[in-house]
Amino acid sequence: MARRGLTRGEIVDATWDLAAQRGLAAVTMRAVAEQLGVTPMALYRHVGDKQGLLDGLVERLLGEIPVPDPELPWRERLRELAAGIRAVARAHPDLFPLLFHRPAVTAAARRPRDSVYAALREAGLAGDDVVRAERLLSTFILGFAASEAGGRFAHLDAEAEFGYATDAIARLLEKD
Amino acid sequence: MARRGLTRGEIVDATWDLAAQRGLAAVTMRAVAEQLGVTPMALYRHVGDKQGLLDGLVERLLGEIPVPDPELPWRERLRELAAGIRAVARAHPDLFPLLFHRPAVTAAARRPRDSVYAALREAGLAGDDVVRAERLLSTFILGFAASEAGGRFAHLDAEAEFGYATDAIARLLEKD
DNA sequence: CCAAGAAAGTATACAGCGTATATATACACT
DNA sequence: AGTGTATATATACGCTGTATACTTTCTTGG
Repeated sequence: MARRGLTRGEIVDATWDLAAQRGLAAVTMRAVAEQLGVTPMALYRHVGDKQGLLDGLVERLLGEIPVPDPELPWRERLRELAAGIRAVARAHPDLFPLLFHRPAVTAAARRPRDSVYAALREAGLAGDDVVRAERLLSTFILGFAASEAGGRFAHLDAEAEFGYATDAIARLLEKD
Repeated sequence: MARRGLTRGEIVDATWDLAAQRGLAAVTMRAVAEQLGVTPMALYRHVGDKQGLLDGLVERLLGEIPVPDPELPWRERLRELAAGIRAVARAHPDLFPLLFHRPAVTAAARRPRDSVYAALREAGLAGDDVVRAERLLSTFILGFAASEAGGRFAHLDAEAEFGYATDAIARLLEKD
């Protein structure tokens, strides 16, 4: 039984479902293949290897981040973006740290990043400052979300913590 | 051949060396055991399981962070601490993300944290603000170091990036 | 002083992993 | 209709963490 139209997208979909339901540890070539009714080795043609499978997961993860309505005021947009990222991290706590292992320059990473760029320009930043501020923001929010999802904050009130931090950082943007 | 004085510390030492030389992927129960001239199963009595071994690595990682001289001005102390954390991340890029997976309340995590507390109090903060600011700082620096070590920044000039970010955050501390 | 029990390390084994290699099958095209 | 090529399969290998059962050594109470 060959030639059944297996695609990379289909494979990543199955992987995503598996990870969402049984966790990252349950994501094995064999398990993904079984979910698709296919031999493990069939996946290799489409995703290269296991790392390629995980790359697909990272794309999906970035795709899950909701891009806020451009009509909203920039401050509100940044807040929604940050909240969206945290929500993604909490929904997929074991997948989330994968974001640290891939460069932030893939196509999938562009959508949310461009949204931040636009917001920062409206906030009055220009040139390199936009790029740098975005990196500062994204690095902080990634660290925060990873800490929260990974359990580094233990039983802390992450919500209050987050409010404190974002208020502090927001003050920064007003100065420049 | 029983009873040869194997200790948890000795095991974690060997694990640390192995990870430093051949990477986290090379850290297997078998490899660690071999390095100690011991059967793999001998480790289990002392470290519980593989996760216990990794916990030992996290302790060592935190222990590697140099605590700056208390005589220095607070600003300089924070800068040295941050630089130390980045250096640890770069020296052990694959171990570093493990920090996100353990609560920041272990004994090993206390040394650097207390150092930040002291610096922040000298900077004029008090009460809850000290705790919150520390968390903001440590979250950012962890995210930054993990991004740098994990390759999320790709080929960026991390040094310049870091300078920009720390200057911005330092401005925050002056206001409060 | 020595037997008994606890403690530490060993031996063996198992299920599951990623994936290299070789093979069979079904389609597209001349 | 036949042939080449893309696609999925079959099989197998070395590796992983660790459960279980065993042996050896040290400690300790009569």
